[in-house]
Amino acid sequence: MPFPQTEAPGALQTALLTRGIRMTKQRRIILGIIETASQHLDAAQILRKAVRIDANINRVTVYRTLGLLKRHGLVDELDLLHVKGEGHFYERRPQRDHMHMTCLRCGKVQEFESDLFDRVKGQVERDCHFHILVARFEIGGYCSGCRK
Amino acid sequence: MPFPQTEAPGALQTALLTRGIRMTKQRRIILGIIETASQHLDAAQILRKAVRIDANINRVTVYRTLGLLKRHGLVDELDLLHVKGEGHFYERRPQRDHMHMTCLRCGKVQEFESDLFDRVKGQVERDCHFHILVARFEIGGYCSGCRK
DNA sequence: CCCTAACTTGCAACTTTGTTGCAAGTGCAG
DNA sequence: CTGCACTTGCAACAAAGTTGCAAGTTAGGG
Repeated sequence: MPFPQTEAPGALQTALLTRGIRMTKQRRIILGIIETASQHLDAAQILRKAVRIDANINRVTVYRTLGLLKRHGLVDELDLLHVKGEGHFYERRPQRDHMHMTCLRCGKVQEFESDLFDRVKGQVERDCHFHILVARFEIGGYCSGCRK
Repeated sequence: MPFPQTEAPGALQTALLTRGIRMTKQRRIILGIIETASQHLDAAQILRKAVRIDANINRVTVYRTLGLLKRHGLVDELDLLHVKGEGHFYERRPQRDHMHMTCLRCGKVQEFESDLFDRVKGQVERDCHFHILVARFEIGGYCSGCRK
């Protein structure tokens, strides 16, 4: 489950408006769904939730809005090691990067922040002269419940 | 580019035979391509190379062989942050995990091993009681050449 | 408050990537 | 050499995402 977001609700909407991007009924609905999600959603799940709010929202609009958010660095795209299929999952870009651990048996996704993780990124920037814009650390294995 | 493999050529084939898996002409060709690749290949690239060796090799066989190798933990599947499209890239599972840094401008992929990376995994295993089977660390940004 | 240009949407058709059922072919243990 | 389980190729399918275009909507300037 994503970490609780500390910013005010509507932060994604605000971020887009600040960038001079036009706000529409459809976008407001999709942004709201992403902001209030209690778990990582894929495009199909976002569409299903959106349709319950406004039956006319189209699949294409969901993809286009996700593309917009990605281009602006406002969401991260995960694949969670394809444990649940070929699609992608989305989460608001967090203040601080974290890892995702997906259980290969039960499918549960845990998140984990770590200073060591931040330090690896620092090392890559320094030692490889690489300017990091996105860092995705995805782990698969057995969670504490399934491991026994 | 993948790290040079220190094992003898044919190691993938040997690994499958040891597991009692039947060897076919098609599998030998596909394994050879993966073993001698100088960069990460996706399914379509593997198929193209395979067809040059034996014109009858089928797309489906490539996917099934990749699935077999994945199930046996002999290759890792990467998406390199989808900088080059929606597909997946494959590499022989290395002795030691490494990160992949994909340049968002020129598309070049660098690899990097790090003690800190190994230590993060140790931390996850201990602190989260999570038994790691796969760890994928993918970074996107600008490489030293494109950064200036 | 209204006009208008620029942007956004929905639709349908399409592309790409990967999967499946099945008949025919093949590897390999005995 | 033989048999049978395993593998292949084919064709059809499925899932995920993209594109062109006509119609609809947003928001800034007058």
